[in-house]
Amino acid sequence: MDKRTKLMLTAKKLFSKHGFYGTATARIAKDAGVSNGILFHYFSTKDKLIEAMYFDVKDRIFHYSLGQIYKDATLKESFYTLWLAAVEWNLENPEDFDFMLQFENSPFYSLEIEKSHKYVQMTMELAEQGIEQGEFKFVSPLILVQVVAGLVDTTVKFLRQNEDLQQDTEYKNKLFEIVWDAIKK
Amino acid sequence: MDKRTKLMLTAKKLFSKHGFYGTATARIAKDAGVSNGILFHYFSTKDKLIEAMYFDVKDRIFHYSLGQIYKDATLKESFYTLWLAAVEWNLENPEDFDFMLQFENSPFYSLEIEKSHKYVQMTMELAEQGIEQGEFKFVSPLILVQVVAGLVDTTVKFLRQNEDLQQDTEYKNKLFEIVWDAIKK
DNA sequence: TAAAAAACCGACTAAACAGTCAATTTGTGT
DNA sequence: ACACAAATTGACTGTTTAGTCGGTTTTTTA
Repeated sequence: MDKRTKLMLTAKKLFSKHGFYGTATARIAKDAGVSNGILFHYFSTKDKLIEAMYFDVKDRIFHYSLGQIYKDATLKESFYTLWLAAVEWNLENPEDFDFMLQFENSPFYSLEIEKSHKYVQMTMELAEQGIEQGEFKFVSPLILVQVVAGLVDTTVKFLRQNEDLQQDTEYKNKLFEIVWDAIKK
Repeated sequence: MDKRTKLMLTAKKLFSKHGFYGTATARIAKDAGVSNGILFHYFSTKDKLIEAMYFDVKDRIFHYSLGQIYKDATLKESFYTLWLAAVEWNLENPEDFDFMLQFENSPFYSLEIEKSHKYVQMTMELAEQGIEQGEFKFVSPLILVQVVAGLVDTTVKFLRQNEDLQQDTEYKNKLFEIVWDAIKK
């Protein structure tokens, strides 16, 4: 594995456990088994490393989710697929999840960054569709997207505390009803 | 104002803008106009200061919300009142809101801390009531509480980006429908 | 195969950091 | 007026920090 990737993997592990500033760059390099200098060769500052990691995670979850949806799905099916994909991906990648939670609730984060990503753009389009078709509540499409994203986080946090429910498809369907009822007219 | 309070107010301002570790204790003391040593007289460590601030905010929002609810309210009215109180309080106290977001999504935070507070205990009881009466979805009361709390955050973030909607009672009622539909059976 | 470029090392630095402490002021009860 | 406790100061310390840099190895290219 190339050292850039190794650094990001190690950083993710440490950031999710000790927070951004609780994790020293020297510690990241040491745990990754590379030299101190190479970190700053690939990421000019610590903040740049954090930002790069954010876009990396967003990319990976986006491609995973994209692979799950299928043509000719109804709006509800699409949202179900996307919601479930996000929940399961986050459950399987707890360090990415914790990292993202910290990042998205830190002063680093802004609406500009959020909107810049394809993931949000795609779900925004879906939301607009649903509103036009009269299937969704007549509110800003942005808040519908943010509601779903927020409920993904809530669901993941909850399922992490209740491991026995993670395989319970029926219960997860119930949890999706929360999401669907929230946005549907 | 006593210096302990002044320290917490200044810390809140700095934490919300620069994050926990992006804010030096010396800077807090300096901006508060007190000596460095007095910070550690009142709060033995930086982490203790952060924790004290968390409980302080939770207390204040709890007492504010408590003052808003009234006897003989239906379950829906109670939830509406609590939701609106939380949304408006957070809009009026943006620094508290940003601080809490950071804290609750940091490695400091745990379910134990969350459950320890009266605010969560009270809403848990309301949720249990709603489930027993068959008015809420038949899921864990904890996730209903977490759903509502999560949607408060989502709503506040959204309304901060759309200041013109903050006074629009009709729009806010629409936003509450999202919350209510999410939890009601 | 030589030369240029990119990856890589680790010792180093200057600044920043959380927390300490001996000394001083302020407040309180008698 | 006195004594005692609590509040307050700010200089100080040892450690940790992000980031640099001169030099070395590896890879690419022509």
